[in-house]
Amino acid sequence: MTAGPVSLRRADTRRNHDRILAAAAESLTTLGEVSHNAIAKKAGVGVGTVYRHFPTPQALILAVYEREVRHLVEVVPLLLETHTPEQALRRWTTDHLAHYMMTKRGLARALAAAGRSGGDLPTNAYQAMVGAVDTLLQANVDAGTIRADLDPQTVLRGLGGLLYLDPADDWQTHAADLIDLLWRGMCTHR
Amino acid sequence: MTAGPVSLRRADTRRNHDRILAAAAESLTTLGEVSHNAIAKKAGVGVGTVYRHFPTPQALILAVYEREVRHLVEVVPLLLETHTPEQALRRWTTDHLAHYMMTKRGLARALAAAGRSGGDLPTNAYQAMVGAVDTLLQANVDAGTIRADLDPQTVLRGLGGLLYLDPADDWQTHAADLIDLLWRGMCTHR
Amino acid sequence: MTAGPVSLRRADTRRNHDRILAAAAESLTTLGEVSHNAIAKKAGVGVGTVYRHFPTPQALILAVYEREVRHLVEVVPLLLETHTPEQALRRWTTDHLAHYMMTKRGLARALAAAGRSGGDLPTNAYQAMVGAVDTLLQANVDAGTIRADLDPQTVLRGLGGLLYLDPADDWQTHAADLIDLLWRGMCTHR
Amino acid sequence: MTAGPVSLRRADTRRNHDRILAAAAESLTTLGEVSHNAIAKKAGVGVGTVYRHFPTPQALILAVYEREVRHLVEVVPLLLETHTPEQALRRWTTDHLAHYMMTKRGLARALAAAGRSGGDLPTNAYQAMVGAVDTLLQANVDAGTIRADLDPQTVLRGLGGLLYLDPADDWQTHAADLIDLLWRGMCTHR
DNA sequence: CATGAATGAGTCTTCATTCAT
DNA sequence: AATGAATGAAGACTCATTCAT
Repeated sequence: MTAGPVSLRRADTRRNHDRILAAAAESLTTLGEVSHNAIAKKAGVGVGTVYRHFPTPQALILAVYEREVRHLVEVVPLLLETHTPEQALRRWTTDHLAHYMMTKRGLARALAAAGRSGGDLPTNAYQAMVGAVDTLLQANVDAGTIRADLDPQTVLRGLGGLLYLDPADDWQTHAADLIDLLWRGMCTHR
Repeated sequence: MTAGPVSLRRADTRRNHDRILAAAAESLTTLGEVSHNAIAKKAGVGVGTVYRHFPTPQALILAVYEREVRHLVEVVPLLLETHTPEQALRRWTTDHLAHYMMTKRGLARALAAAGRSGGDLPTNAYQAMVGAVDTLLQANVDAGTIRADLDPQTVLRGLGGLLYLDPADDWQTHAADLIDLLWRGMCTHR
Repeated sequence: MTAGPVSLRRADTRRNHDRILAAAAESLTTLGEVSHNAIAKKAGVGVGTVYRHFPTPQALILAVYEREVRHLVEVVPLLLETHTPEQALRRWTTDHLAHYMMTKRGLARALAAAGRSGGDLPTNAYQAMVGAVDTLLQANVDAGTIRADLDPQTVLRGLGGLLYLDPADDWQTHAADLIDLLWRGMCTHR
Repeated sequence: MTAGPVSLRRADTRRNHDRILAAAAESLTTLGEVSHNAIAKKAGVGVGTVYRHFPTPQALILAVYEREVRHLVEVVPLLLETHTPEQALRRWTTDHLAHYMMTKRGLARALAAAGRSGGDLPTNAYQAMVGAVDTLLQANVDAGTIRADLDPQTVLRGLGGLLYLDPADDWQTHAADLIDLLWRGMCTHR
């Protein structure tokens, strides 16, 4: 009833929320699926708690994706501040897209359904991704490095190949090779 | 001990095999998963029969993929006979790859794991795909339409984006756009 | 995080455990086999609950046997306090061994494999039985009623015949007859 | 239609019968259970053939047991011709009963139910066993080696302990010890 | 708010039996 | 008489969800 205990409770609750989210993210990355039970065990909380925070599997998945996507979107301005437009685009794809999504089958599947009505990646998250790519493309267009008639969605689809990288392999090279192929395709010089 | 006119039986059995395979293919395409029970119902045979023909989910999946992949590989020579190398490559991707794989999440997931040791698309099936792409690339290299230093695996990864097309959308255009982007990247002219 | 009054839950859980055990014991006695499904129904709990408490058939069987064996072992001292050594041995076999094991095919089978490495009656349970017999024999040796060179395992094997009694028959007599035959064999007088 | 082929057919059929029986015997010995399917594979014939020869599991089990029991009964006169009554009894139990039944859980279970109405060892087979024991006992009574008031059923039950021997162990000694204990119990001298 | 035991519908898998050839 | 593929009911097991504490 007093303020103290309540805020502590709040803090506790918040901490649970984060722990669950972290566990879910890992689960989605590793197994490509989320089970309230599994998440609960991994996060060290009761199943009921997971249900309270995220009533449905959907809610769990979305929360994870939103976090991932937010990161990808937020990093764009930083990259553009500290790199040339071309480098910004390359690093975003190799360091962030590839790094965060590579093994994430779960996200892959969600991305696959993106834009679709019943898609499980919410439209706005997908739009956010498209927006991020658009920003990077625009910067390059302004710098004259690539042509101006590129659709960010098309580019994003091309980057989808990153999801097929094998984490066991030396994916760094493979990612770079793929980006390179796409970059050449985007180059303005005829 | 008596052999009896087994050939008729054989024919029946064979027909069952095919029906099951067809059902499994559709199931894999639609739902991205195979359940012996569901397949049995769809194929109009008993569960036991499905288990007899394909003891494990793996066996079922592999059988389906091999069929799909075989088609993709076999069509390449035909395309090269009747089209220019460039058209052959474009049509192969838009008409066959996109058409057969687009909505096939199951294959997508398998392709994702390809090349990996524990991947569920058998290495030789993956190799067959790479081989098909290689043949198409080679024909183009010989025709002088694209660079000679392209790794078919990289190109195949780039085509992976086809799997993100939305069947509800006008994917034809989207596919063509993606191929176009890649084609520009492959073009020999610097 | 809050612990809450868990003790009540515990009591409930404990009760379930016991109910399941009882049902399993009866099932093992009656049918000589345990099915999680059948046990669940008999115990009035969900299947999942049975699986939670005893993940495997093995676990179920062992739990039952341990209970039975414990009883047989614990009753020995009581019998020796209130009866002559000879009567104690006779009653143990007729009243307890015969009564508890007679129809228990499951235990019979387990006993058959006893001492064997892969036996399903755990070695220590078997040892406990041997120990019980040994105690009874020792008391009689001390009383001079039987010879001193008897191996309790041999005697236990002889008592194995109790398992062949037919509950429908007047097994009381048959049991007594068998014990009598064995007792004569154990008697010290030449 | 001609005599020749028919007799060949007959011979074939007979051979199948024997093969199935042999397979069933081994299966019963090893696993303690008979499955028409398993027997068919082991015997190298079709399932249908096994069903033709032995329509029910019962029929299969009985056929096996009858063979085993017949052997045990038939060997008695031979033993009595070539050994003293005491030796005949000892050898019958150690060499034949123990040897043929020891590991045979299937038979053990059947024997356990013997005499009972629903027992799976047919009454006459059980009676045959009792008869065999009776013959051996009678010979010994006549020779004055054992008491005259022994019930062969009681003795047979005592021998049931043979079924608990561990084939991995040195059961020879254990069997001899058990027989010895029983023999002492049967001895006439008080 | 948190807990985690309980639930039982749903799914997977086996295997005894049939029957067309 | 022999064959063995087909069948599908029966049984084993999982796991998403609830709810009493």
